Amino acid sequence: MNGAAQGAFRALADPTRRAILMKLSHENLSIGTISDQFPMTRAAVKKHLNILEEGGLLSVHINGRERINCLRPEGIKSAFEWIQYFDRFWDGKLGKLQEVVEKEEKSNSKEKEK
Amino acid sequence: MNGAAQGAFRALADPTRRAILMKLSHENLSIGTISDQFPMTRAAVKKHLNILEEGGLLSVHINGRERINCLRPEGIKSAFEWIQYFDRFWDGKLGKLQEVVEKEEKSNSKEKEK
DNA sequence: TGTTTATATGCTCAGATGAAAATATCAATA
DNA sequence: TATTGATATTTTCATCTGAGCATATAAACA
Repeated sequence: MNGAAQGAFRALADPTRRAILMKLSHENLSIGTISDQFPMTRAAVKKHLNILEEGGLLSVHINGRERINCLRPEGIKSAFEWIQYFDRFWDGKLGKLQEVVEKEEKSNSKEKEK
Repeated sequence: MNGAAQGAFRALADPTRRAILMKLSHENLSIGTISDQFPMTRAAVKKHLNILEEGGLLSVHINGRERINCLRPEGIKSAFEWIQYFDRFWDGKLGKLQEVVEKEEKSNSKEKEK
């Protein structure tokens, strides 16, 4: 669970790759169509697609001489689930973080616990 | 909105940094305490902390000669929200992706629609 | 039919460039 | 002195390009 997320997070770190994922969320595209929309060579785009594929974020469907790149939502979900762990800090469910912080800071000079 | 996510995604790409965030979700820690738990030097941990701070994922609260590193959930949320766009593909809300893919592949040799 | 020839599409490799990760060492601060 | 920050340096990794090669389709010719 944790290991699978690494490939996804690595893939998501690059803005070009995130833009590719956005495009693929609208329609499945060949590498030629994709590379036309980015200011870089096909080879560079291909490397991004490889990293996305290694991360499990897209799959390739071969059709004749065309290779159609398709979004693989499950791969993105693995990163989503990792981040989701922190949603306890957003909705006020466990929003005492700030208090704890400030309490620590002020009481730290008084006493040292544990 | 999109620009802010870059710093967060960059920070989340490294497993050490994600582990640090996990530790900070339990308690606020100084760099000394953190670096004791990782097989690298304090300087290396410090750089990770800097990147986390640049990405807005943690904040530093100075307390005497100690600097307490605190989780900043809002920073993580920016990445979360970007990924959340794709949740339409998980819950079956718009889960026709697979169909479209396969239909494309097979009907591509027959006809070209839109 | 069958076989070239051309074109479109895409992959892979070697290499240049720059960024990131980690270390060792020195400086700053309470 | 103890804790932390900052800098210079090395090593590793990421990104991108250019050139060359491979394959599928389509057209041209026997």
